[in-house]
Amino acid sequence: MQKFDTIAKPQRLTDQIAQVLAERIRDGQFLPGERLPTEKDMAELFGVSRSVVREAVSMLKYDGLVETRQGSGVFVNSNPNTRSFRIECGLLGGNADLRAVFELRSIVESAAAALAAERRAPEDIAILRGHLEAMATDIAAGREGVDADTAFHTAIARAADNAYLLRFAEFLGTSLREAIRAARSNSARYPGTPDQVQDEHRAVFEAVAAGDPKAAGKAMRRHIENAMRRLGLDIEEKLEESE
Amino acid sequence: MQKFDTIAKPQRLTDQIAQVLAERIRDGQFLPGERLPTEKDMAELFGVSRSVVREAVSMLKYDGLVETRQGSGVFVNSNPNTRSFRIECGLLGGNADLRAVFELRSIVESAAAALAAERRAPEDIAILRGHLEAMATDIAAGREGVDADTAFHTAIARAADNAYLLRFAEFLGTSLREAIRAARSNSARYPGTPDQVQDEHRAVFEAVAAGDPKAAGKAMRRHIENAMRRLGLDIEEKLEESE
DNA sequence: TTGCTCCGGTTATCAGACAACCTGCGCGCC
DNA sequence: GGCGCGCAGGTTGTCTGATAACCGGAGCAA
Repeated sequence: MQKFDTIAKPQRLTDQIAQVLAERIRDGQFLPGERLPTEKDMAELFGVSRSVVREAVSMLKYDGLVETRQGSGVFVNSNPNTRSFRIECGLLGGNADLRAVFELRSIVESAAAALAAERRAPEDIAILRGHLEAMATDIAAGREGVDADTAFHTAIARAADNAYLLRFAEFLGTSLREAIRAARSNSARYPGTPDQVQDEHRAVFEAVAAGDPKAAGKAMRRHIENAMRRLGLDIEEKLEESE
Repeated sequence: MQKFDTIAKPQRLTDQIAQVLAERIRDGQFLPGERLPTEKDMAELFGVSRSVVREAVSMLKYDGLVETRQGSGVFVNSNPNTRSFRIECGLLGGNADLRAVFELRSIVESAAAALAAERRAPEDIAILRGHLEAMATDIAAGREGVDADTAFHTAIARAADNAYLLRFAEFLGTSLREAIRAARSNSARYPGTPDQVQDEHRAVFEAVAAGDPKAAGKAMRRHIENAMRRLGLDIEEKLEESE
């Protein structure tokens, strides 16, 4: 519904420097265990004050990418995946990346649907039915219903009764949504048939309501694979390896 | 093999404040969209300088927990799961939490094993065999072989040929390892039978080598469920709800 | 109503200082 | 030579104060 895309705001110095450092570390310009230049040096190199460098380093430290030792320096952490799992939504450039994340989402959400079929409480079924109806209303009114779609997926994950599974499914969902929005900023919003989405949701719902884990998992997997197809991500573009 | 546990170093002021703020936000003491006190006020409240508060806020900002608007203030982000997924390994207190994370790991790694059975390259099989043998050597020498164990799981995820799936599996693995080490700092290191672990690994390997996705997924699921059992996490402690 | 300016408050950035800490070097002692 | 000790320089951690950029609302005029 929004006519204007959110305008890109000028990034703060801190964020820019954090991004540059993170890139250089992931690119291997700074090897694990290696020491970065001193804060003073980096401040001079980047042409900013030490405060800015320190804040940038703080971010990377919180992320587990680097480690600071007072009196000694800033060191690249040896295993860069310890404290947080992150998907650089800006760097989700190629369709290959998007496809990989979609695959992960398919794994997680189909498992969530299967667990939901086993564990759903009575009120979960009512909630799911409510989201289905909300989506139907949206479609009938000509709206896109992406909020209702999101709510349905969240409710499924919630019914699986695993807080971490829920949080991760939501994380993947929002990451993908943003990446897609960034990639094709205006074009191709759910090209095709919202009715089909609704049908797929209903299949998931009925399997969950019936308490059939296998069917629920399969229905969710099919739904997400179809979503990929609708976004044109099903084509194997092995050609682009020449890049 | 190490005789001494790593001693807890006195946390930096920045980290303490970031932790306190994150807790209060997750606990709902600061609601989404709400504005935190000004940096100056927080500095006075915590009895530290503004630099420290700013660095703490930077961390939370990088994590997507808050958002800063120049001239306006620091605001709690409405959906706190956007930029990164993290597991507070310190807060993995109850066994219920550990069980939930293990369940997520079981989902992800069994899917990884299934995909590995489909996609493994010839060299993957050789690599996996190498890790199996390394683990056998470790066991024969009386060592624990947790490194070999980790390497085997990583190699499986790598054979699945999905970079994000690999990174997430590794993330869960290290998080769980650390949480378990923190919980039972010395006791109960793999109580029981390393031979059984080896057998389970071999079952996974053979299914992957044979190209049987279903069997591979099942073997991995069984392996991780057994790992939970070995750690005493299989018991349903529904009693502790009275807390 | 609309647009404009002004002003207090807040974050962003800068500069400089001191404290806490680490590392390596040299010196004395055995 | 080998070993322990202390010192000096360098680095991160924290504090202080100042200035720039920016936001929000009050007040005012057309």
